[in-house]
Amino acid sequence: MPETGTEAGRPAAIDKRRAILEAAILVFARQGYHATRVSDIADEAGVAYGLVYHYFRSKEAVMTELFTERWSLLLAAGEDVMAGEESPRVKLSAIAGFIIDSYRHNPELMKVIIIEVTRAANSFGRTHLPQIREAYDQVAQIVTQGQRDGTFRTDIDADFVGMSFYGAIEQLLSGWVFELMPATDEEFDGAREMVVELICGGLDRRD
Amino acid sequence: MPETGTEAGRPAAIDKRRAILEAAILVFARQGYHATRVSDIADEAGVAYGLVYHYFRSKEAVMTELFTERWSLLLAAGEDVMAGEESPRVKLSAIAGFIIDSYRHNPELMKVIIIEVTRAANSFGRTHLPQIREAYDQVAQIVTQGQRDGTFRTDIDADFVGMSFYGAIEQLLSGWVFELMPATDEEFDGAREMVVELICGGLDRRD
Amino acid sequence: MPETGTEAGRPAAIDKRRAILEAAILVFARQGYHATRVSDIADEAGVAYGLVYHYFRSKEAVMTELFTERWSLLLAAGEDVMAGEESPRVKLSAIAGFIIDSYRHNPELMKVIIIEVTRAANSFGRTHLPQIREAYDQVAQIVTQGQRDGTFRTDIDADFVGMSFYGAIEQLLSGWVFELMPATDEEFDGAREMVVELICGGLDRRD
Amino acid sequence: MPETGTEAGRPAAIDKRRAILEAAILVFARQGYHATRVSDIADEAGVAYGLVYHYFRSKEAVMTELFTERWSLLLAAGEDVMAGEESPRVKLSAIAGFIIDSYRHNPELMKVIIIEVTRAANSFGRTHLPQIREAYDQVAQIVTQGQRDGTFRTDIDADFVGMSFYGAIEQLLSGWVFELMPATDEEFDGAREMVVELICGGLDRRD
DNA sequence: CATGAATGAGACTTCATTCAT
DNA sequence: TATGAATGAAGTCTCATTCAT
Repeated sequence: MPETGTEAGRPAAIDKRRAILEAAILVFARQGYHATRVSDIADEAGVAYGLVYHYFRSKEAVMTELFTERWSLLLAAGEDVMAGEESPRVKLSAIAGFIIDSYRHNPELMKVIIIEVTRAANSFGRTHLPQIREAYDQVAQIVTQGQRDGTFRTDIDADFVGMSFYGAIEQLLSGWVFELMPATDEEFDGAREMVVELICGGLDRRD
Repeated sequence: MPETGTEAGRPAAIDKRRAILEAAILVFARQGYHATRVSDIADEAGVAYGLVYHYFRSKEAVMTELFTERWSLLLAAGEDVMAGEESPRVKLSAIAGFIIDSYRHNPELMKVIIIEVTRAANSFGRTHLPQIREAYDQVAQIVTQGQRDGTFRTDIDADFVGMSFYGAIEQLLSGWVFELMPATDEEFDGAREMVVELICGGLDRRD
Repeated sequence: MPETGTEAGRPAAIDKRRAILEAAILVFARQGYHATRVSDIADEAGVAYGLVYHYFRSKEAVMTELFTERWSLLLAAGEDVMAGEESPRVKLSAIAGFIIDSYRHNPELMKVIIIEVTRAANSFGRTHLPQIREAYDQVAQIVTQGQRDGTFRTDIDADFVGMSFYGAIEQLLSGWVFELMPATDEEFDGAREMVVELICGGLDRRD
Repeated sequence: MPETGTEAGRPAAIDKRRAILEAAILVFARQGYHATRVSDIADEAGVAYGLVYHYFRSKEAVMTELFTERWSLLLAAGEDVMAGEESPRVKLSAIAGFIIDSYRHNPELMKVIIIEVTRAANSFGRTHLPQIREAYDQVAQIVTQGQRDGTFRTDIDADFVGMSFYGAIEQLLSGWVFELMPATDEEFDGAREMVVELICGGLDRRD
């Protein structure tokens, strides 16, 4: 996966930068941001200490890069979903699915993003609040659309739903991360269903 | 030299200990746990540096005390609710109400507990996970009860609902804390309604 | 000399602070400011590393304290001289004498002040320029006075003389410091004479 | 890719080396030696980082080159002056004039030499002390000559005059550098006069 | 109980220098 | 000659905790 970068003239330098980012994912996921020293990242990446600072202004910049890179994918996916023709419920399902798939494919990275950024409201969460809110807003807009076309009830605030939707999903990922819940493929699929079913259908039985 | 505080039999010592805890709430809320130094707490409390260590083993112990004290109230309230005869929906509403009221009455303390403990899954959240889960479980049990008595649908996992319920509420408090949403009395009341309405009723329109 | 500070209730703390300053004089004089590490100061003072930061904000603050403490004495002495009734020449002699005596009594400290501050125009010299100029101005004022009362010629700028006067003396101290010239008692006395004789009398022979 | 600079037989290499030196003058003058990084020099010169090390052993070597190049001119000029037939006073005036003209024509370079070398007695000043003293000695020798031929009084040490002479001039340049005094053409000319007038004529009025 | 001086490990960041290409 | 990625030693400052009084 990490391209060696020697064929086609891609300089090795790119690889080292990438290696540092990949290493950072692992150690941040393992120890948490605060508990990881820059030397841990360098060691994990197999590069010299100073090289981290050659590519990144600071330890925080490494984290920011990790978050921004991934979060922009998530926002882009959200944009795609919003632009589609599906029903609001399917759209919400797609968004939940994208996040869950992100976790499925790179659990360490998503762990870092959720635990160290999204839910760390006093450190990175504060810094990246605008980007984070953007994701909530996408959900809120989908809800608003559903309210307009008569699919959804209008007595529940769309912004509130956006936050709750993400609150539920973050909690879900946290559960997997800390092994409160099994993280199997069936679980992943079932979880997406349940998120949407709960938010849209509600708990109340309908007969 | 300082006020002896001995009337009514409450020795000054107790007051100092309490003063330290109250001060800790303020500075933790203001700066976050990591960014507050022990001296900040002492300064805020108006006591000598070393006195913090007279009453508490460590900075972490101060936080733990704060969390445990409050969280046990919350769990106790949950127990009371569970033991009652009301419908599951009313029970959920009571729990949401208790948390929101806690925030209303002492927003700094709740900020600390939610932001620095409950959602800080890599530090205090990890340490206090069992207690935190207990709260989720209370909700899950109420849901299970509702499923048994036919009020709630059975195709949504009760544990999942417990987590989502708290995920939504934590998100709500975060919104107030970071002023993404207004924190007025009407807002507080409306919020409790909405949490329950969303979780129980769901978004889908029913005609 | 360093009072033990146990009798008469002087707290030991003062001693430690003083010990750090005295140690700083020695190591700054020995190695120069840039080459001394904070740990060198602590070691020389026989105190723990962190204590330096307990009493001083930074390494720079230690130097600033050293300079300010001494320089204010020098300025005060200058004020005294200026307020006197002696002839301008005697006043200049008194100022030169005070500086030279300062060196005689504490050569390390004066070395630090002259070499690391006064002549380090790009670092401390810049920071303390106002105070340094104040000393130049005292000389200039004495010269101005001499010009007014007819003792001194008026075609040489008084400010220029102030700078040159200090330029000569700094050079003198540098010579002693770096052992370009012997630093004996006779030398000290002779030097004061010569500074004044050169500045006032000039090189030209008068018959 | 960059200009090859080969017309007139001057290879590009020489130009790059020169460019580095010129760039070093600018950044040393701007930031001071300690505060300039090698990369600053390379950036200012528009060359690659490593090229500095291709031409110079170290950052210090760049400074040394700058100093030596210029100082040897100054010493050579001094030799010329000493070999002449003019009166000692005219000779001193010529030396002062040469230094002041050096500043007039390349203030940045002279700033670096005076501030970072000549007056930096603990770093470069120490290293280049022999060369610096040579300049002092030239003045001392002129004074000695004047004492022998009866022009100058003999009760003032010639070495002392050499140091004072340079002390005054360095102070003068520092004043211009740090804008304590105006640096205009009239000022430059007047300054030369005053230096000589003060050193030779002295302050005392002669009627 | 109360004070605050004293300790020292720890981590980030800088940057001169080297080296492979 | 030219490039800039790579190296790693070094040093400042922070701050939780201890301790003597």
